[in-house]
Amino acid sequence: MSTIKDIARETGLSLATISKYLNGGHVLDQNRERIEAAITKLDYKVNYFARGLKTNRSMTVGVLLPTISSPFFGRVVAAMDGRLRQCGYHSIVCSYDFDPQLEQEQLRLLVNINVDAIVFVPQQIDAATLTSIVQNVPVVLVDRAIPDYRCDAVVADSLNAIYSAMEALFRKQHSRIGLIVGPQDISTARERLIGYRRVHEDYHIPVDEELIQVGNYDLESGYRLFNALMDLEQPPSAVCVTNYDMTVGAITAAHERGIALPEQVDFIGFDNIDLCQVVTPPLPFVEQPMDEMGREAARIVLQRLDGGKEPPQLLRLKSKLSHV
Amino acid sequence: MSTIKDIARETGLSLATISKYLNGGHVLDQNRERIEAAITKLDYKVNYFARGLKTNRSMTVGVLLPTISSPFFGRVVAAMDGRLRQCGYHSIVCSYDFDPQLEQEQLRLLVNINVDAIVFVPQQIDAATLTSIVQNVPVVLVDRAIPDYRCDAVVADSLNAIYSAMEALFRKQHSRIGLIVGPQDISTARERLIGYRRVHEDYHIPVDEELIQVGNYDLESGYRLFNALMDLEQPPSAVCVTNYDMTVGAITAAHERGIALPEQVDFIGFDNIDLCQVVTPPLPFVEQPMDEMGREAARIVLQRLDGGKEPPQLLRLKSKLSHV
DNA sequence: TACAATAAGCTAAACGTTTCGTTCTAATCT
DNA sequence: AGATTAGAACGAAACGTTTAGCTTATTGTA
Repeated sequence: MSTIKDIARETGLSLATISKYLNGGHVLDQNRERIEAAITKLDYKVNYFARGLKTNRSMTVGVLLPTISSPFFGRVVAAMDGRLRQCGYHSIVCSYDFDPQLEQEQLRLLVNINVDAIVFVPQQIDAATLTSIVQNVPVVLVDRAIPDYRCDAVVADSLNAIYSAMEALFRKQHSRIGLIVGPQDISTARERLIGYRRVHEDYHIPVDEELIQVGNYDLESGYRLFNALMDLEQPPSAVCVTNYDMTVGAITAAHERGIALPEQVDFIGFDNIDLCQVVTPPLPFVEQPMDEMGREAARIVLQRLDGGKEPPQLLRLKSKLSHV
Repeated sequence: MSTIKDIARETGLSLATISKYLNGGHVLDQNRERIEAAITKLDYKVNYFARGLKTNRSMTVGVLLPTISSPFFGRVVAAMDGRLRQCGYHSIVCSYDFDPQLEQEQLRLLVNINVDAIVFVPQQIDAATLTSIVQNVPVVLVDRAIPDYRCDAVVADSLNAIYSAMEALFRKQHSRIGLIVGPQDISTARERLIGYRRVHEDYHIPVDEELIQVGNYDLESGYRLFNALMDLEQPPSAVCVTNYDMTVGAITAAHERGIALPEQVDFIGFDNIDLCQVVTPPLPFVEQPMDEMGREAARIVLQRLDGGKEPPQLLRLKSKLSHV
């Protein structure tokens, strides 16, 4: 591997000049050409470690997800990465596969490899542990908040999303609406349930607790809980499902029982654009603003990396209901 | 941030001794205690850049995927990461979102940040470009090979997987079997089609080209192509789908048409364990050895990182048919 | 013409580790 | 007791950059 010294020798210039060139500084045209020639000739690449050692920057943003196999997070990360890339940053992703132990370990890893900032979808970690691990690395939470932890966060407004979805169903004269919701230790899943209760209150419609089914956000629970709803003595006339995988499970269950969606049982899915659009007729679904979440996360990261000292902001982005 | 020098000062020992301790060397018990005390007191962390600069190692393996939202790759990566972690390595993931431009860029990124090895699921890149980018960083291909590129690779034996699946259907007296296969620029998708043709040859059953439907590996194409098959003048009596998302699409399409799987149309899915197991009755599916692929990829990576100079190995792992 | 201001390049120190070769200490052997 | 040796710690150089401070050359201005 050739170094900056080799380039200096080859061109007859000093280290400082080469370095200046590499970092976008101005050098004489004639020297610039010589440097560029030498770089290609010697196949020079700047040494990431040496540069990082001097500058204390890696130009890298670490992303930590509960799982790497989620279309939802995948889309958010893609949007974020695109934006960061424009500004010379790169993102690298880790996941903890829903393991609370690994959640902390991976966070430590990211800090250890000196990412300049962390974008994090938390699950179990508490405020104190997180603080002690990340020290002064900027953290932006995505999709979920952590109780009692003040920091930048970009989430979708789950409460209002469910609220509007339910309103749409109320307007169609449904009053028994099943809800398949996520684990209640996840902030946004809690909010979705709150939205469900609140809209009932506001419309003076009593909540039947049987209609609230709490799942694990996976396909199987969507399937199982849809069936559970239909097996009630008084099944709901409409069902609302609150994430991607559970939507697949619920639709499958409905199909299998020969229930026509939305004619026989009205239906609102979540996030699963592909499936909801592909079925006939297309089903309405709540679409969280994945791209916007990614872009906003990137914006906040860049702002922090730029030394921004504003107080932490909690960004609550609007979801939209595809159609009704 | 405190450095090794601060620890030296605090303990009265030399830099060399602290470094020795940090790297697992033997120091007097009494000194060990002093060092450990100082480390916690000063909250010392070794500087990743400085260490990397000296050692030329990052203890990090880069993973590059076509997309970050795939349950299949997610599982492979999880298995791999687990194994690498045991040996002190960590994996970081990037994706190129099916963009050939980004595929190269991300590869360069991984090389630039000095990952010790790269695990790569390629799509468009050609042998020459890849070689020129990765130089002497060990590369292990996963799930797919690259034409004319000799290097370590771990793939599932797609040809035989389809072969056995088809055999099972032949044995049940099906002779018109629809195939929904992936893009033919992906090596393993090609192999799946070859397997389909070969088993027909071997069983002396003519191939009706209409029954071969080429999709994009996404949900929509599974849905659309299943419908296309059913809309044929002579629809197949069985259908075989060859990846996760297309399996969802195909099952949905069948359900919608009121086709009972597998009674009315026999069916074999692919990879989608969740969905195929959840439907009633459970559907057979080809299960690629995701965990094994991950573990084997890790094993080869570790072997290379250990200086192994064996010729490149192409590992072809057996898939299994869940049941028939 | 003299002098300030600007531009370009240079020298050298620093970033925080690891490691080679050496010295010191104490234990073991004859 | 003296020679040998192993173990532990040490000193100093090196890894490949960036950058502050300085020198020199060039341009513009009074």
